[in-house]
Formats: sequence, C-alpha cells, structure tokens
Amino acid sequence: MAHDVTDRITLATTLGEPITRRFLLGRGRDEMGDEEKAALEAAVGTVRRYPARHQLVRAGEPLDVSMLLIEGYVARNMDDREGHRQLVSVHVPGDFIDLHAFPLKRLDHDVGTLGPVTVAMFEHRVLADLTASHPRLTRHLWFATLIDAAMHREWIFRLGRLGAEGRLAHFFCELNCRLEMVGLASDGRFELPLTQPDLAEACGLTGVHVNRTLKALREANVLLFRSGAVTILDPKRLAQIAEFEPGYLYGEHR
Amino acid sequence: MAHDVTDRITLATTLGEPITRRFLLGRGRDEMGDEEKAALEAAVGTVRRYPARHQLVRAGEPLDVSMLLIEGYVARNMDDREGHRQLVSVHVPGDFIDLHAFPLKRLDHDVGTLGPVTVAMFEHRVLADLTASHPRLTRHLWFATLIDAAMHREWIFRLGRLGAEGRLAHFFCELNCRLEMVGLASDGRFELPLTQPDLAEACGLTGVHVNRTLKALREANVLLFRSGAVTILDPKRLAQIAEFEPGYLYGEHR
DNA sequence: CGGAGGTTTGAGAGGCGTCAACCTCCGTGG
DNA sequence: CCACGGAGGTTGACGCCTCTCAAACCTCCG
Repeated sequence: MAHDVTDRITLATTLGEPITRRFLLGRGRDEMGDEEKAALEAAVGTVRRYPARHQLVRAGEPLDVSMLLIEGYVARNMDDREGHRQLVSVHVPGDFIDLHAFPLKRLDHDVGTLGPVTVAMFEHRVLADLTASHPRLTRHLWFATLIDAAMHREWIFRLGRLGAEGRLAHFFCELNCRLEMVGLASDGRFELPLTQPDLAEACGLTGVHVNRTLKALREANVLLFRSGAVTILDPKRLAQIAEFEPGYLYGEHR
Repeated sequence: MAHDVTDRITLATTLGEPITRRFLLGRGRDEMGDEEKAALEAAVGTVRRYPARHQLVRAGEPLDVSMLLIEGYVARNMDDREGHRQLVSVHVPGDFIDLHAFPLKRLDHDVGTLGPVTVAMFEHRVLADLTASHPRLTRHLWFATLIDAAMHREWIFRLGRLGAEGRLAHFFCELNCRLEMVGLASDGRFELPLTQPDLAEACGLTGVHVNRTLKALREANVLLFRSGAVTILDPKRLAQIAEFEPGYLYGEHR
C-alpha cells in the first residue's frame, strides 16, 4: 500500500559530477587516495528519486542495500505507543542515510523523506567486496557512521539539558554547520522543508510550543523560520542560546 | 591533579579466562571463526584497574588506544555551560567503551568510571593491523559501535517522548537486558553503583525529581533501587511504563 | 565524633502540554 | 469562478509536570 515503485524514477547517472562528490567534501575525505575514491564511485548502483513524505525503510525489514543522499532531506524516526513521533536524525546531501544497515542488516527505526529527494543505492554485496579489498576505505565508511553517533550524542545532550529555545537553536546551528560543509548554506541562510510539527518531533516538544518559541526567537532578532527557509540573523547569540560547539561534527581534518 | 597513574595496577592477564569472553557473548559473535577470536584476543594489550569516579578520557585529547570493559561500570558524559552533566551512555562488562576512538582519533565527550573497573587496552596500531588482515572481524567491531549508536537513538526517544517515570523505567529495562546478555543479571536483580543524582544525569532530570519518581515506582511495587542494587518487582509493568522493546539491542543473531 | 555526600520531603514557581478557536494558504472539484 | 476542505500557523486559557530552593535526616568513613 503506497509503497510500490511506480513513483521511482531511475536516472541515468549523467549528472555531470560524481555521485559521491558531496560525501567527499570535508572531514579529510578529500585526502582519500584516487584509487579509493574511484572504487567508491564505482560501487554506486542505481540512482532514484522519491517524493516528499515517502517512507524509505521500515524498522525491522531485512536490508541488502544502503543509500547515499544526493539531494533533499531525509529523517530517521521512532514512534511511541500512541504514535507520537520522535526524529532521531536528519540527513543532508552527502550523508549516507543508512550505511549502518550494512553491518546491522536491519534497522531499529524508520526512515522517510522530508522533501523530495535523490538517493544513490549501494548494494551490500558490492560494499562487502569493496571493504574486503580496501581496509582504509572501510575505516572511512565506519568513520561516517561514527559521525552519526556523535550527532546522536549531541541530540541526547540537547534533549536532556536544554529548554525549548536552546533545543531549537541547537538544531538550527547544527544544520547550518552541516549544510555549509557541503555548500548548501551560506550567510546563515538555507532551505529546510520542515513544518513546525516536524521541528517539534525533532526537539521533543509540541507544535504549539515550537510556534511560541520560534516567535520569541524572531522577536529577539535571532532567527527567522518561514516557508521552508531559515535565516540566522544573529549567529553569535544563536550559538550561545544553543550552547553550540561544532567539534562533534569533526569538520576539520582529524 | 588526581589524574596520574599511581592508581593503575597492571594485572598479569591470568584471569583464567579470555579477556574478550564477555564481548563474545551474544549478538552472533559466538559464530566468529576460531582464528578471528584468537586474533582479537591476541590484540589485547595491558589490563588495568581504575577506582570509582575516575576520569578515563577527556573530550578532545588525541587517543591511540581503545578500551574493552571487563569488570565494572563506565559512563560517557557531556557537560553544559554551567557544568550540569548529561550522561550519553553507560557501559557494562563486555562493552568496548571507546572503540569509536579508533577511526575518530579523538572523542567529543568525556569518559569516566562509575564504580571501580577493570579494562583491557587495545592499541590502535594493533587494531589497524588486525583490521587490515581481517575484514570480517572489522565488520564485527564496526557492528559493536553501531549498537552504541542504536542505544543513543533509543535514549533520544526516551528523552524526547517519555516523562520521568518512563525515562527511569526505560533506563532500568535497558540495563537489565544488557546485563542479562553477559550473565550479570538474573531474575530482575543486578548491581548498579549509581547514585540518584547519577540517574538524574542519565535521564535529563534533577536528583530531587528522581527521588520522587523512584518512590512512586517503589510504592507501586514495580521496582526497588537501593544502595547500588536494582530489583525489578514487576517486569511487565516496568516495560509497559518504559514503552520498552529490546529489538534495538540486536540481542538475537542478525 | 564530626563532616561530607546522598536521601527524603515540603512549598512555591515556571515551563511546557493540552484544548480550543481562528486564520491563511492552497489544491480540488462543482 | 467560487465553494470547499485540509494542513499548517497563530494565539489564548488553563493545568500539570518538573525545577528550584530549602531543610532535615541518614549513613558512611576518616
């Protein structure tokens, strides 16, 4: 039901640039050997598009493929007993979305698109060959999943120790940083196809309270959030409210 | 200051059993080849003891060694600007504590002991050799760090969607499960050298409120927490309060 | 015996959730 | 062209959960 393949469009991989380009930006990955880069690019399978609000992976189902996000936004989420959703991760272009499915073989959470997306598929069979012959590349892939874990930890901190303003501010700081790394944010401006209820699900709040908190940030001339776009007016103050320190993103070379 | 090595006791590795025994319990690791198991055991460096409340790793410092927890409890934590602490992870015997430091080379958080512990050191130089020659073993180690990430996600869910009772209940459910896997809990009873303020730091609450909530759980005949020991009186009800489903621990073979 | 850290309990305040109403925007169909 | 409906945004009233501050007590250990 609503989960067939009719909405998938297989693209010719003629985008004029490597599929793995954004993945290779920052975090020392540019220093990978040419042979390794080529091997990774060669491991790309089909490239697909999905519409907004489309479920990509269901918790528990056996997986033999992992996805690299090329364009758009994806979220991972878990639901409580009454169906209230908690986002545990948001992905931006250049991220491996579910690379952890390669060792794990099934996920403990759902994965779905936010806006429309383009993803590249990596078959686990191919990844197994690749990692068997390229131990250093394996460490790079491992590293990528560890960045996710580092972001998870920061989200724990955020939910455990910050109030509503801090949580939202931190969320925007993180996204701004990550999008800057892949050239999709500059000057504190970036696109973000989220609704206020989505933000609430990311920050452990209710939609109503997110609305009030955004209003406070807006009236303090700190941040604007409107119609799918974010404008950071006062980066310093935002970072201070968020208690944000970007070290956990491992943006500079290790 | 209080961070020298005089309190380290290097043990002869003559405990009568493999250092990696508990690590190999459950999660399909028993199905590793004998050669792989032997190679992992051979990678063990020195074995050390540390007292309670001892800082093992400081955020940001360069690391060339990772630790396997043999005995005792260890926590990973981050502090906010005013010094309020948030635990992001608790480790039980058999866990690699900071294996992620192998690819990452530095951590984004602190690591410290709760009670007294025994740990085995794995030098990254040795792990590099090991993983270069054993791609399947690499995937097992990678897998181990992904379980940590899965637990992080569950903590995010817990903090984002559960109230004080649910958070504490979930914390105890998880620990009970994990300790059972390594033979350190049975019948809902296990040791846990935590104070109520520690629990507060794990659950995003204050010590005072943890106290009240534990009282409620006690008076409902659900759970006892006293002097470093936990007794689960009503496992079913506890799991229900916690909305606990242990799938994310990947306890059965994948 | 004295002190420190942990536990327990109370009183009051505040942040956030819940419920509800109304608005705008936009796609759909008559 | 307009009526309609649904989703999201905005605002108000009210209540509860959790925090803060404070004090008493308890236990362990030096």
